[in-house]
Amino acid sequence: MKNEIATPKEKIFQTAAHLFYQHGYRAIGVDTIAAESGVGKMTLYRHYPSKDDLIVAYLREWNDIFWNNFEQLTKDVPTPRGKLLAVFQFMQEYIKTPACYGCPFLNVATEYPELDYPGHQVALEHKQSVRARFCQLARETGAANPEALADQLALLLDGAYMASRMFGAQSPTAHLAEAAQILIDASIK
Amino acid sequence: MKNEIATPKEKIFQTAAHLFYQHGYRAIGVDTIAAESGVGKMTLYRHYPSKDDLIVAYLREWNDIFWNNFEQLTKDVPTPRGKLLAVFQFMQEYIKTPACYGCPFLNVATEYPELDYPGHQVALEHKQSVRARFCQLARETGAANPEALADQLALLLDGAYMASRMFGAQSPTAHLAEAAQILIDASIK
DNA sequence: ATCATACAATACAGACCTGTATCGTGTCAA
DNA sequence: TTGACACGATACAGGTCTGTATTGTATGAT
Repeated sequence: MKNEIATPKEKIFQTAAHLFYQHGYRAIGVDTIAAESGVGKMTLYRHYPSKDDLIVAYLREWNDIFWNNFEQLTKDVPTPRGKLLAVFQFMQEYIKTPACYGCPFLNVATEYPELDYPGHQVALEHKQSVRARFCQLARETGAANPEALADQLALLLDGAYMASRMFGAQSPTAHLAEAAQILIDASIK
Repeated sequence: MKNEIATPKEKIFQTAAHLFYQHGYRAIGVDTIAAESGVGKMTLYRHYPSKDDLIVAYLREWNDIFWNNFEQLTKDVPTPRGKLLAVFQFMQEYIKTPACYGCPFLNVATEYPELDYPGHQVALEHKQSVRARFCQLARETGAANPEALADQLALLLDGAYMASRMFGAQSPTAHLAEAAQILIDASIK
């Protein structure tokens, strides 16, 4: 660790991350981010040449956190089936958390539907990598059609994220992990 | 039918519906809607006192279309299980259509996350009514836990909508109906 | 014929947006 | 001590947003 106090860049990033996630990308302006993080506007533009760069940086960081969390959750589970279930059990808990505001990648794809928007591109890569990881685990589990199972699990995951955005903390996702288990076991046959 | 030509109000509505659905609510301004539909701006504000009113009107209209379509799809299917499957089979096809830009209700909830925003309220009511209808059909099918099945099917549905918004026409939802069938049959037991 | 009304077009007010320019201050290294 | 530099604060440019005001025209009812 280099320092105990947060650098301006770190303060900008943390503030932006929080505001983007909670309120959306279009609803939050750079003035708000600068003011809320207590730094000058020019300092923000020195570290991030444009708002889109800041959005992309946030999405890349969330992607890293996602995969760190994913490996952390699954590394002590012996079977691939158990790994998949562990992910969905975690998600079922996380969705209920007041800190959950849906999925940053689904959110950015909704707010910027053009496929070539930089943030949308990062989101696409993320979702494709999730599908690939699901597919790998499905294959290891012995699924008859690993791609089909991976797609189905991805549908469940994204549906759960959106339930959180739609309903808030009272989202009806108490049976998410159960649904994942049913689909997995039906695929093994 | 009163008239063959579209009234200004109808032109405004159709244009707004198309633009909101494709590009998002925040991305489209009232100037664009007025210009694109070939009416004056004041005419728009005479029929819809604010942009939010226009958004709400659009969402209510889509809700009506959704339920008309729902009943149309299911009215000739004898069993409740068949009705549920018919809905998901239709959705699987619709998602692939270039005319699909996700779910207007999920989109508005993402762009306006505050639960008390008027458009978000309409979206909440819609999603709750979908869940209620799924639950009714699940009960008629003889599901052990109708609420659980309804929630799981709703997760699939919303996940499929978001796959469309994320991936466009190449969304990986070829196994949506199959997933619904597996969850339904597992629930009947 | 007259008068109310719906309409298109346009200008405008006030707010907000992204991104730049400017100025003064503090810090750290040579 | 001096000079480079990161920083905060603030003003600004140019654009876009929602919503209102204004003006002229056309239509349709009385």
